Amino acid sequence: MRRKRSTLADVASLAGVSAVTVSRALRRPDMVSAKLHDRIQAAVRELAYVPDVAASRLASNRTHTIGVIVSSLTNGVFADYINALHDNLLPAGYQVLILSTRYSEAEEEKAIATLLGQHPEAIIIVGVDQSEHARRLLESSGVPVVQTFQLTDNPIDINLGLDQEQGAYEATKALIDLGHTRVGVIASRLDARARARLEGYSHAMREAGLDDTKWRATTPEQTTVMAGSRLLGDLIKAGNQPEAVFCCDDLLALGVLFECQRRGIKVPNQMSIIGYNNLEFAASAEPPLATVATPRYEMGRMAAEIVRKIIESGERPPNNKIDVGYTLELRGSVGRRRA
Amino acid sequence: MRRKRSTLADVASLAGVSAVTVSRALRRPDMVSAKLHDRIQAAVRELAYVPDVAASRLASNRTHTIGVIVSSLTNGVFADYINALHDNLLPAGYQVLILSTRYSEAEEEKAIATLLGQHPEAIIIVGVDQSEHARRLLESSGVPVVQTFQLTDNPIDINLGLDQEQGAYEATKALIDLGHTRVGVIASRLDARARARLEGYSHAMREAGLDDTKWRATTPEQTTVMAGSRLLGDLIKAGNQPEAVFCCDDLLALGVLFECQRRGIKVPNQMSIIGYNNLEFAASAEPPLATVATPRYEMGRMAAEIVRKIIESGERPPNNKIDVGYTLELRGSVGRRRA
DNA sequence: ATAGGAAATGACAGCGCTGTCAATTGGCCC
DNA sequence: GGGCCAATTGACAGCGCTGTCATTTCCTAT
Repeated sequence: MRRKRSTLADVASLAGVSAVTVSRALRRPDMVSAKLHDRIQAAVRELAYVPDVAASRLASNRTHTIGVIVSSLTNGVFADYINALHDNLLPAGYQVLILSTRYSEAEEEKAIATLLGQHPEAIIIVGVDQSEHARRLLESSGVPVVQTFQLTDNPIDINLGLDQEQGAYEATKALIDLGHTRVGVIASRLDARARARLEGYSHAMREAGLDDTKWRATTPEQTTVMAGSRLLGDLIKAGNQPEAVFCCDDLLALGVLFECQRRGIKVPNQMSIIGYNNLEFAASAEPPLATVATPRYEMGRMAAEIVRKIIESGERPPNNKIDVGYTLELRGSVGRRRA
Repeated sequence: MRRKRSTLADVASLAGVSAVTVSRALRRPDMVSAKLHDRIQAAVRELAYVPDVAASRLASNRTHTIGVIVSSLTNGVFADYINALHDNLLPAGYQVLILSTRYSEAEEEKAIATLLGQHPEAIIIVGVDQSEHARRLLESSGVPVVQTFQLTDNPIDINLGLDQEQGAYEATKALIDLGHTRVGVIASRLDARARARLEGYSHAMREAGLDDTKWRATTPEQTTVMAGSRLLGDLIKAGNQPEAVFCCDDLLALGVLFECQRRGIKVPNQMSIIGYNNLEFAASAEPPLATVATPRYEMGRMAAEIVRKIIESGERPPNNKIDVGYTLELRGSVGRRRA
């Protein structure tokens, strides 16, 4: 059981061939006779041989690894995105190495350094606000980098995202256009995306001549349903009960919905709610939660396609800043203002 | 920008020392004079040097990597667990390499092979029902393996989990004890854990002399809120409207809650709902969702501790089968039968 | 039957780093 | 001021694999 792992040489001697031949049989079966191939496969199975990627990487200078850095593995927002990356990279023979920054700049720098030590052939990273040091690491790595989820005029390499602020602006404006003036905002975590959305809210409010500071409840804590409930409570306790709320995430919106039910506030008659991201549950809620749908799966698919093209043919997208857009989904949780 | 990555030797020549010294300065700063250390650090920063783990692994035969295999990265069930692993392994200097099987046996075998190629120092894997081939790979790797989430009498190495069937049994029995006889069950995905829970339901029903097949709605599709809503619809459409439902996951329970609201079925007066896992939103729902709370963070923490002990001191837990238990949380979504 | 060439296989070096042991330096005591 | 030991630094080999080129084998066409 605790026997030493077998190596190429072990397989080779069991199959009665040279190590190079085994290596070829495994990587390019067409270069080896069928008979030998079978014999080698048998030896591989018998020894439960698994190639050592470290040695392979060192000899070939290829890792077949794509590094992915996300802000959180807990947050459902990144689930579709990661799935898309898996769906489009694994079948093409790439390994996907996922690291989480847990919304910390320090952890992000560490994650990038860790990743670079693995010699990924490309890096796909959430966000555009990396620290100076992180940027330098990425730039000097010489590896293609795709920054996602947000847009920036100053990408490290390639940028694929959406205008988070604009999405929030439109959501808030939709509430205002429905006649609401006491429009609140709820945000948590306060990472770059959340801050951009707060900006969008403020923009829409000020544009309509409304106070953008009066109905605001935020917390640096992580985004949870409970936080949504509590933040609505905070707003109401402060004597500023809104008639509509823009939530910077669907989880918060769900928390707000439950809190309204608890307090007997009718949605949407007495309270309109709109969230962000179009997480799976939003459409299934009762009433269905309005939201700003972000094309996360599509963004992951495109990122995968871009890095594959660059790696496999050196072909770069014509434009290094790609806007994947968003869709405002107005559902049952929002309604026109009642007298 | 596309310049070649720098190596130890580059750093060494810039700092005017030998490569070995640089290696030591980075790994064991105490073995190098302070002055040199500073000079080397400066060179490292200047060149944006990042050590090559492949070369390091080859030379030292250590990877500082713990392999983690989960069934899904989308499912919130694994989020706390992964967080616990991160919290307890990253600070100790380990890298955590997470792979997802996406509930597929074939992908699980591939993930295990991929992982072994990385020479992890231990493997933590969800579930106890690996295929024969997968078991062989794991056993012959000679690496400590911790199987989690479920219990088995025949572990590969170490087993840390809970009796999924028993949890479901107790949940169902709680509903029966509240006077309900038309007790339904809703399950999705139908992976090993879901099947164990269905078993637990059947056990409780049969024990009470009730039909365990009449109020059953399942789907092989993935676990979503929408699936919960639809499955409740299926039950009712079949003319078997239950008065209580045990859901094999909280997401399904949430879907059932929303569907009840949509259909005007009062919870808990006309319908008791109990879920599984105690996901974050369960306690915040209105009414709060009863559930079988599984100690996922604690399970991750313990798994991390076990592998660290084995790696660092060779010390194995006294028992290779550890039951972490569960807690039945009866909340507002369940109530006694009304006339 | 044999030359000629394609297909299949092998030999060898080296990827970047670290374990091991050897060499050098510096500090301290008498 | 010389000798001794500890602290610091260096030289060298080799981890397991693959790129490259050399060699052998096997056909095919004459």
